[in-house]
Amino acid sequence: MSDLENKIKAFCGRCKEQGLKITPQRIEVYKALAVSSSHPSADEVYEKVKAILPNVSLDTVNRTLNTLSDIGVAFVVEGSGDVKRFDGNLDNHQHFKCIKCKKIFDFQHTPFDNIQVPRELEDNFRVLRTTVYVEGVCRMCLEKEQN
Amino acid sequence: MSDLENKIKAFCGRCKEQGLKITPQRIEVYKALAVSSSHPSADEVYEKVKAILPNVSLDTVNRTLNTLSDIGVAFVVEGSGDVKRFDGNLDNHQHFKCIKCKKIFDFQHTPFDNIQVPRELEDNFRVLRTTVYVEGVCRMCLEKEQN
DNA sequence: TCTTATATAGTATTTATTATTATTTAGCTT
DNA sequence: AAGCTAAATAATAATAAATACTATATAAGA
Repeated sequence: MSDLENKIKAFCGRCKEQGLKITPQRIEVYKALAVSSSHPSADEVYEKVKAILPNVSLDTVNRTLNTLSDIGVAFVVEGSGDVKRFDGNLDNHQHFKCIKCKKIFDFQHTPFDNIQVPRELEDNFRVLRTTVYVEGVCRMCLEKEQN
Repeated sequence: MSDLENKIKAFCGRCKEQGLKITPQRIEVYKALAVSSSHPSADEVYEKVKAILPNVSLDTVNRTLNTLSDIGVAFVVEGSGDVKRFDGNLDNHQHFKCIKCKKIFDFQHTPFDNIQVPRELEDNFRVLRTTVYVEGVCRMCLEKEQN
């Protein structure tokens, strides 16, 4: 069995676990993402899926992609999808982002200040900034969750 | 002299260096960002500036914020402002983003796979994901630049 | 096969960001 | 200090992304 077929089978299992129906749209969205290595946007996935299911809607693709990240078979590339935010603090610091309220919290951790990127990266790219980016749920949202 | 006044003076110097005119709008946008610790969006900065310059336009605020990042007195919070991108690769890996073409490149560097976040972060937040995020210019865009 | 809750298509909104153009102004020049 | 000019701004329009709404269709358990 091919690697992709295995992945699809695992995906279907995950859907059942979560009480989600297995629809052709879901399968195709998942497939499009699984075979891609280019971190596609909803629109790019939409175009691929449309080749197979010509009257799929963009809304379905969007919803499905969000579902995939909710059940942990995909994730949203760090920061993307959020409105552009600016930071005037030029001191060395790192960001924690709450995935619920989208707030960004600063934190300072000396070992992260001078992270060394691998040599091959320096060789092939002009590196301008390196940060450790942490994602999760903030205290306020955790407390809301419990009520 | 207050810390803010010093910062503004430094900012004006930076503008002159770069051949940029010192306008009230620029000063106010810079001030709004410099006193904030909440990583504001263009809209949030716009609201603050409007309190002082009532008929400033959102476009000016946007342009000015971009200018501030161009001259290095501010920066865009990692990833934000980009369309939502999805990743179906669940294996441990990191992202490099080209600030010119916005493409995201994967890279693998074992020391980054199990980055330990500081204890106080674990205590106050539910940490879900930690990545090292590198920003810069990719080879293709570097080559374009030279032509 | 029948039933029902879930998912979808199609459309409409909302919101973010950039582009356009006429007007204004910072700051050099004299 | 007054005038000049390129740069910056305000106001508006256009584009694009993401979500919301509602009627219809369908997956999957009974």
